[in-house]
Amino acid sequence: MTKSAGRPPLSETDIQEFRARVATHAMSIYREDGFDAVSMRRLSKAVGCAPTTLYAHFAGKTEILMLLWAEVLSDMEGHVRACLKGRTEPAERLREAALAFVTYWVDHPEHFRLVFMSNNVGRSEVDSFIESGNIENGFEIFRNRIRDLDPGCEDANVKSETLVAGMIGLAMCLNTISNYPWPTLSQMTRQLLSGTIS
Amino acid sequence: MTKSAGRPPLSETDIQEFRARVATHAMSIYREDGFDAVSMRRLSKAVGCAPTTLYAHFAGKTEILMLLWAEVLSDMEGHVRACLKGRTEPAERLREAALAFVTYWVDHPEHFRLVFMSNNVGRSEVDSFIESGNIENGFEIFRNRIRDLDPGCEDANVKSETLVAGMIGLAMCLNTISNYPWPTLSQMTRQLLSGTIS
DNA sequence: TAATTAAACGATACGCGTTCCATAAAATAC
DNA sequence: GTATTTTATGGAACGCGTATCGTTTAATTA
Repeated sequence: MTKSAGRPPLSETDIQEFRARVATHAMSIYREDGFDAVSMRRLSKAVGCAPTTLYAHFAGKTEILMLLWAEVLSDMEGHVRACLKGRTEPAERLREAALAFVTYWVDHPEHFRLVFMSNNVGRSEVDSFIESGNIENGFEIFRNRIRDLDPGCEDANVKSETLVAGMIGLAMCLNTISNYPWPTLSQMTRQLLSGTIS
Repeated sequence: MTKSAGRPPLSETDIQEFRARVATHAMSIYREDGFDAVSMRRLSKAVGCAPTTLYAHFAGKTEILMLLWAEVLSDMEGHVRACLKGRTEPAERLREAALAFVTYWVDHPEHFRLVFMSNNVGRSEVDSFIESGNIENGFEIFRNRIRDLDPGCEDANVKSETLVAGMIGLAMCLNTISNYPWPTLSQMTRQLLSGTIS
């Protein structure tokens, strides 16, 4: 590891700092003018660099949008947890959590689109996000509710993962096929849970 | 309604014909070079008109992509129906249909993306697609399986719509978060059905 | 044939995501 | 102090979806 000639690479701190600055500006543009407004050109202007420079620090736009996922997901998680406050009956807690989850995405279609419909999500990017633990956490809320309900449950994993995927499907359908005469949100959530809550 | 001077509007036949020609070329480009290759410029070149002319016949690219939905959906339906051949036991038929549905979308991620992740789908476009009956048909396959299983079922609607939405969610998750250690496809499908098949 | 109306077109423009290549900057080596 | 090397940055360009013009072509009636 001898020091070689040439301009030294950015320090880890500098890189972190830059990425953080990009994240901040991306979020503020998103909040201010919505999903479509977050463009590489506008973002670079806000950050104070050339559009191409962003590509030296991120694989592409998707990787930048992923910086916003964490924000949205923690907002959603807060919403779900708030709905659990004061409730103690396990079945009711699971039902309310599920309802809150779906309701959140239906009430915030822009957020849904940001997280679940960002096109061109490359495998590697999602992988890194998985490894960061964010997704694991999302499942855990529901896995824990299921375990509360049935402490000896053997297939809590299958149940929670299927539940979450199913709820995402509900939100997706309600968002994208919004004029179809769907049953009510609570009817569908209840039905989705009927295999878990006996 | 008196006939006025001037060139008459295109006949309904001509319009239909043009739209069909666009659909044909769009599908062939899609088959040949994939989703991203279907661009307005390239498509117009294939059709033999100016790019702007397409906008005289379609609200935008999304409305053109929707022409492809029908093709993909009927392909999917064929796949599901093929899996039902020779099976008579109602519960098994429902389970196999569901498994075939999810399997189709997992095996054809490009098709999934085309149908479920085309961005910027305007309400009106989707509405017209709904009215064309395509979506209704999609649900009916499963509604009928559920009715076969339980002829007196009161909430077959809730069950089938929730099932379809849930399966779409499964496919979506498996497609976009492909490196997460999901349970097997058949485990999740079975779990999703556990509220319907007692 | 002239007038009228609708359809198609070409040109042009905007902002988009992304890529390529040249240039600027910052360090070591001589 | 200059040359060399390595890295960071940015300008120009490509094709994209889409919108806005005026202009041309076609089909009809007066």
